[in-house]
Amino acid sequence: MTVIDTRVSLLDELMVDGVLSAACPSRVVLDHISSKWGVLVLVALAERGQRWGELRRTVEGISEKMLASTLRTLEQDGLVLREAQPTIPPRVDYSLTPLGQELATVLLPLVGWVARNASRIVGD
Amino acid sequence: MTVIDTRVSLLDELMVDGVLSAACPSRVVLDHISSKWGVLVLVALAERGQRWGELRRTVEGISEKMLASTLRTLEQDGLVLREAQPTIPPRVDYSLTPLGQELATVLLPLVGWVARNASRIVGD
DNA sequence: CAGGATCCTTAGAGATACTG
DNA sequence: CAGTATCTCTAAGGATCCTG
Repeated sequence: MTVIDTRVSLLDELMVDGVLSAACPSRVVLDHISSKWGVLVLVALAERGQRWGELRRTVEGISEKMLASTLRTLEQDGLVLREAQPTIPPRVDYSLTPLGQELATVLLPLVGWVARNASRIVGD
Repeated sequence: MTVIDTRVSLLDELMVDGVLSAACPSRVVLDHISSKWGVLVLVALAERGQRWGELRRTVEGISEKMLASTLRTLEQDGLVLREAQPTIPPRVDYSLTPLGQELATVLLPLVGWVARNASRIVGD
């Protein structure tokens, strides 16, 4: 049985160190995901694809403006798929792209941990 | 062989859905972690405990003010441990608490994924 | 060395009203 | 229904100087 240093190997294997350099492009993406609403929208869509109005209700407290801009940047990042039906009234469905689902795989454990430990942290 | 819906079960098991309600305390923690510098400081400390000056250099681009306030909120959240030696000149060491290391366990995979896919996303 | 205290600037974010 | 267009404003963030 081989025991290795968990912390160091994690960083090495995950090649995380580059993030700390100012030029790393991941900083941009990190900002998008953590733009206050980014995580929540991704989590909502990870549960199931939804229409605009549904999302607005699912992600409590988000304004129309923020939902719009959040969805736009996530779509540009290739994480969210936007499908508009040219009907009247219009119907637009949002869902995660394969890339977005990949992200959800590592994002959900984080959000889950936070949700479970939030009360402990914030000390209600 | 039993096949289950990965997405739904993930959400259920992780009890992530509560995050979407406006009153959920996890939103506060989520904000702290994703406060532009929060993730980076946590990643830096996940690699190894560091002194103030080291952190300042490790997390490229962070200002003194932001490093100070980020460390303060993370300390209040119980994620970061601050150890000050009463020497002259002063020496202060920062490291992750057990809780912070737990968080790192789920945070590093996310950051790692983003780092590896950032160029694909941002489309350099 | 490790911060506090200040001042200043913007982008993020809210509210409201309007439209194809 | 699914947004866009404005307007406004706070608070995150940056730069600089100061100190035990």
